[in-house]
Amino acid sequence: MDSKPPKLVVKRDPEGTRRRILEAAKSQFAKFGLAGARTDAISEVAGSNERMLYYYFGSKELLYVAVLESMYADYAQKESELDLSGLQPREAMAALATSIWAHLWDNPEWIGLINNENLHQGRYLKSSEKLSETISPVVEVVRSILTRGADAGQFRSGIDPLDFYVTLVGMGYYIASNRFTINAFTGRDYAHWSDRQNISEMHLEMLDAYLRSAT
Amino acid sequence: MDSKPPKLVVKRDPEGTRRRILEAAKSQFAKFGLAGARTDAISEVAGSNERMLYYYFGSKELLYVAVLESMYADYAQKESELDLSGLQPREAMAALATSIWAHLWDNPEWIGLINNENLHQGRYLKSSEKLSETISPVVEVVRSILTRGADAGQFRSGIDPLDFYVTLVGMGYYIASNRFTINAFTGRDYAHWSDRQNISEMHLEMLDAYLRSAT
Amino acid sequence: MDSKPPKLVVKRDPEGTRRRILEAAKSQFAKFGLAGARTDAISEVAGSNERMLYYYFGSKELLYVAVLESMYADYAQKESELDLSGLQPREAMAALATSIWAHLWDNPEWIGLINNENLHQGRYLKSSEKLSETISPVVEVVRSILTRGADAGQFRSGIDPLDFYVTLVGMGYYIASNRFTINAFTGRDYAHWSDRQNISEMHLEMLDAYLRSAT
Amino acid sequence: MDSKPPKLVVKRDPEGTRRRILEAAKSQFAKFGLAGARTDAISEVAGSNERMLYYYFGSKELLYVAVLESMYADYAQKESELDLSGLQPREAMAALATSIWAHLWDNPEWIGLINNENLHQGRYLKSSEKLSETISPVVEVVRSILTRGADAGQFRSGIDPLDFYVTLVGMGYYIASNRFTINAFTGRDYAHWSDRQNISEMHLEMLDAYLRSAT
DNA sequence: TATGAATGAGCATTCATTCAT
DNA sequence: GATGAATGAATGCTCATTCAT
Repeated sequence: MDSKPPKLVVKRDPEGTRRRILEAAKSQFAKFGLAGARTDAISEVAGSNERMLYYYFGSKELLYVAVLESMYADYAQKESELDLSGLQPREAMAALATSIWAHLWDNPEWIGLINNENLHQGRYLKSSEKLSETISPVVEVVRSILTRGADAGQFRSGIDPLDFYVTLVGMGYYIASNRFTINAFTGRDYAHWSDRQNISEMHLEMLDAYLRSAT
Repeated sequence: MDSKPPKLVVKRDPEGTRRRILEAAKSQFAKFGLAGARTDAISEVAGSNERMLYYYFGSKELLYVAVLESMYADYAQKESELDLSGLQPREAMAALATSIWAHLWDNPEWIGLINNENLHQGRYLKSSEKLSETISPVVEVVRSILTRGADAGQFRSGIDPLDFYVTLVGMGYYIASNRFTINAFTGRDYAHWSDRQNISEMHLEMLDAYLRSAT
Repeated sequence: MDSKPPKLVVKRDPEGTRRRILEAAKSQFAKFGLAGARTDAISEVAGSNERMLYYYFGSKELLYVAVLESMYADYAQKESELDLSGLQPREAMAALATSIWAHLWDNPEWIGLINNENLHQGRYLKSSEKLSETISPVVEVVRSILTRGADAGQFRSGIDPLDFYVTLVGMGYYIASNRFTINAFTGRDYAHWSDRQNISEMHLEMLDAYLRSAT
Repeated sequence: MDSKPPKLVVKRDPEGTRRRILEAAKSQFAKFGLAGARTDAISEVAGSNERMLYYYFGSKELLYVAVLESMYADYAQKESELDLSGLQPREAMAALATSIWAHLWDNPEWIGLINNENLHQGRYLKSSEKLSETISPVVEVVRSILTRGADAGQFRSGIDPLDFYVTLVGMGYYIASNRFTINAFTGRDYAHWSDRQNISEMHLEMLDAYLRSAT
């Protein structure tokens, strides 16, 4: 017999409380921005109270920075899980692009947070010691694919890996981030699967055409 | 006898006041977002007072919509001034792209406002009767160039003009909009002229390689 | 016929509103101190709302400084109204002391504010440009009486006017300021008229005995 | 076998913790008043945590009362240590005054607490059973000196010992308690040793002149 | 048209205090 | 006896907005 049955409602769950506040904040900041997000709304969504927000994070701004840090930690892990070693250069690049673009559509909060941070000119990103020292390892992956392709005579040589990576990301980012204004002004909605498929195919062909073009 | 001497300073400039409030609002909304911008700051920058903001625009949100409308009116005029008729298809497309990208860097407030509007999922854009009916005529310009190029055997055929236009815009938009986060995570700052030149050249070559590639 | 009868409730009264807030603040700060006084209580007592407190004074602390300034302005005026020119030195000094002591009992808020300011080590007094330059003219009055008395052979000479003034004020201040703790520990309540009369008489005799004593 | 190794650091010091909280509270209440002092600051200064404050004292207000009680217990002990039996009446009174005034300057927290309690009109002092029954024995000391002096023909007779004691204390209290406001308004700083010496000498002469004056 | 005065609702943050271990 | 976690009720202050002139 259990004299002490597990409580249905866990009242003490420090790590859980912290995490729930962080998740709620991620969602609210992504939706409303730093100024627009409300601390009471964050606490309520987290199922906690406002006081705990300050207990764990100190202030709204520090919570915002913690959200940015957590977001990038997630992204870094995702990147590290990607294995392109078994693929030929052309397929590898296509797989990388597809994976990144999928991540953007699967994590809509990501774009809200990034746009917000650009609105603030990256000042909170810079204020984080954790983040300001992060350098994305994925650029090295791109460099490696470009080198393999060039050595095999499939790609043109002399391509700057960072420029190429930024271009590749931007193709997917722009249509995800700006889908509402694009829709308002052109009538096209890239949230629709088929429209997104079409333009993504164009993007892949465009990247490939560039890689294979003569200098 | 002067029982009522004339006031020394009587400033009445209705159209000027309205315009100054609109300009100030554009700048503040771009910098701080809809929630973050303050009506008193807007009035002060405009050299007016809060009451006039309400007199002319009714509310903060309506002022925000007026800013969006004004922004697009400017853009539409800019587009209409562009004359590509004398150029060959390849040069025409390059000139169009270059012109659009330049506009983005010359009007940083533009990007702040667009990003903010995407944060709000385009709801204010939709609420404007003026804007929701606007269809950008530039897509027709793109279609025309594509047709001319295909007819001349220089471009592949079957390209969707809207997808191509969106891709072209996105290349410039992404590096302008996200320059702060890109800088934070990669160390590269596309606000620097030479870095921007390099990637823009890559973009032009990429668009061109795609246009000229076989289906 | 009056087509426009005066309104019973005056809604617009800038100077009145400001003054009522200041009066309410004086009372609340005297009773509860700077930390203990509540902005909402002040506004309510003033018959205004919290927003106006900030409109007119900027912050709770600045309001506190304004209260100190106003308090001393009142005191300075009171001092300037005192005319001792027609009295003999001994009577003049007695009249001055009596007048000051009466002021302390007639303005209980005065003592609360002064004690509070001493609790804060005078930092708000120093922060006021108006106050930090005030030098009480009453010391000159004391000096003049002392000189007259010494010249007439009635007073000892060489008395420092400021020390004497401080001593004189302190006699009345201490029993007014500390009447509660004195009462708690000795059972005597100097708020009672007769008890206050007795000790005040002792104080007058003491000052006089000193003035007339040999060096 | 050690299944439960002893904790390396086990700090259990009940009496020490209580005392450190009391000391920290004395300092904080003296500096900031009852409302201005913060429980977390008190705990931190005490090197303990907020919970223990409630464990030992029940509430912030009860802690405040405990501080008052402790303060007076210290004072009472100090008084009881004073031995004036070997001195002549005039010297005895001077020694008593000097001793009391020195205590005020040596214990600045004392004045902060007393002023604060007067701000609250002595309500917490009254709420303490320990304190409300205390009657300072020092008044009996004064009475005894006065009687001795009168019997010896050195002092005038009929002096109320309590009034005299209060006057004597007040002389030192006022310049210590109000040194900041006095400094702000007159420029004199009685924290300076020489200035304090001068006025204290005046005070001693004044008391003596009164004692020796004719009725 | 223009402006100082006024307001209520809401904001981030802090407080003393209590709970669970 | 001691401590980290949790909370509700403020608290000072700001916001967009409106009133009266």
